Amino acid sequence: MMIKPYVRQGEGEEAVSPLQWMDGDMSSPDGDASDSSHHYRAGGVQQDRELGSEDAHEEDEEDDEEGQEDENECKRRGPKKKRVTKARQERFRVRRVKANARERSRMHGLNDALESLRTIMPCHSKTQKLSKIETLRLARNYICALSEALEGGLSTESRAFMETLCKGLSQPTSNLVAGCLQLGPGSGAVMRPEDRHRVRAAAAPLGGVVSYSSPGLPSPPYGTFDSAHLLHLRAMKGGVYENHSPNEYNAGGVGTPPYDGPPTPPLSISSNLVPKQEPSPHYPPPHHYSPSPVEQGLYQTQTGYDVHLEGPYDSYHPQHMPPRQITSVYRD
DNA sequence: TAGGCCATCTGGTCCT
DNA sequence: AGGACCAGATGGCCTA
Repeated sequence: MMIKPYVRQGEGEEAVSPLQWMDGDMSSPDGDASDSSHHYRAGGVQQDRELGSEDAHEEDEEDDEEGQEDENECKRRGPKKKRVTKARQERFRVRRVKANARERSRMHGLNDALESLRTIMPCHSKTQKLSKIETLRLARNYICALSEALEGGLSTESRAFMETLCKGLSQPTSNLVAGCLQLGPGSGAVMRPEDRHRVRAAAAPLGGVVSYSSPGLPSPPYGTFDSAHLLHLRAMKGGVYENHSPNEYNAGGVGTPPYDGPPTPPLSISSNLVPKQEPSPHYPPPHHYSPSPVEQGLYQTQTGYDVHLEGPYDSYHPQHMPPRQITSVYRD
């Protein structure tokens, strides 16, 4: 079964309401409409429920009795049930179809807005699309991190900046962020240039101190980096959480965030790295001998970032080798 | 194969 | 009455 392609409203096929199926011979729609037959099934169940109270009950008697009074019904107590005429059923069907189209359009608009949000994320990637929830979380973290950069002089190249960005994110997303920000001094791919410009411009009139020449990140223990743990320590010491509103983190006097998402697992830089098959333009292959990309320490993240790792590598026994350290990150 | 993510349909509620 | 918004339900796709 093929899933119905993402069809914009007005771009193609007309949505078919479950009612159209129900109105028919109860056979699932064929042709294009069968692509989402599960929806008809799902809708059909709900449609039974919907019509069950009055419409479906009276469906049998509606046609010939339209306009006539049922004596038995007159004697019934309670509000008089509306008769289900074909016209009424048709009105309902049309209303439902229109409502479905509106809802689709609304969700498409929501998705468009989400997509535009994705594009301004600090680690926007064409190859690894952030999920909706991760996009929202990262956006929230990004705003917090930039606010801290403006207010407190937090370096955008500092570990704290990355910790703030990674707060509450899933491991793949944390790896994505790490792949973009995991740099030492002089690496040059920490922050999007336009964002640097924005921060600088915003900080200038405020007298904000925005440092881009921080000592840089200490070489992380390659493979594991428990940002959640560090964040927690910072919070206990009055770290990054101080900038947040009291009711956000201190509700109930606990001092811990009400929701940090799932516990951030240890950040594994390596888990998101795959051997880079093609030589990076930044690393033209030597003419004589060309060691494998892995041997060269070249990896490509799923986000399109090229990572260079420093240290020896034994392709036959990689598990016995000491962890190599990320020395530079390039973007394709 | 389980779980995450997603698109879609649907009925309820609120508002104009 | 009709539209916007929301949450629940459902099933397909993808990946670890």
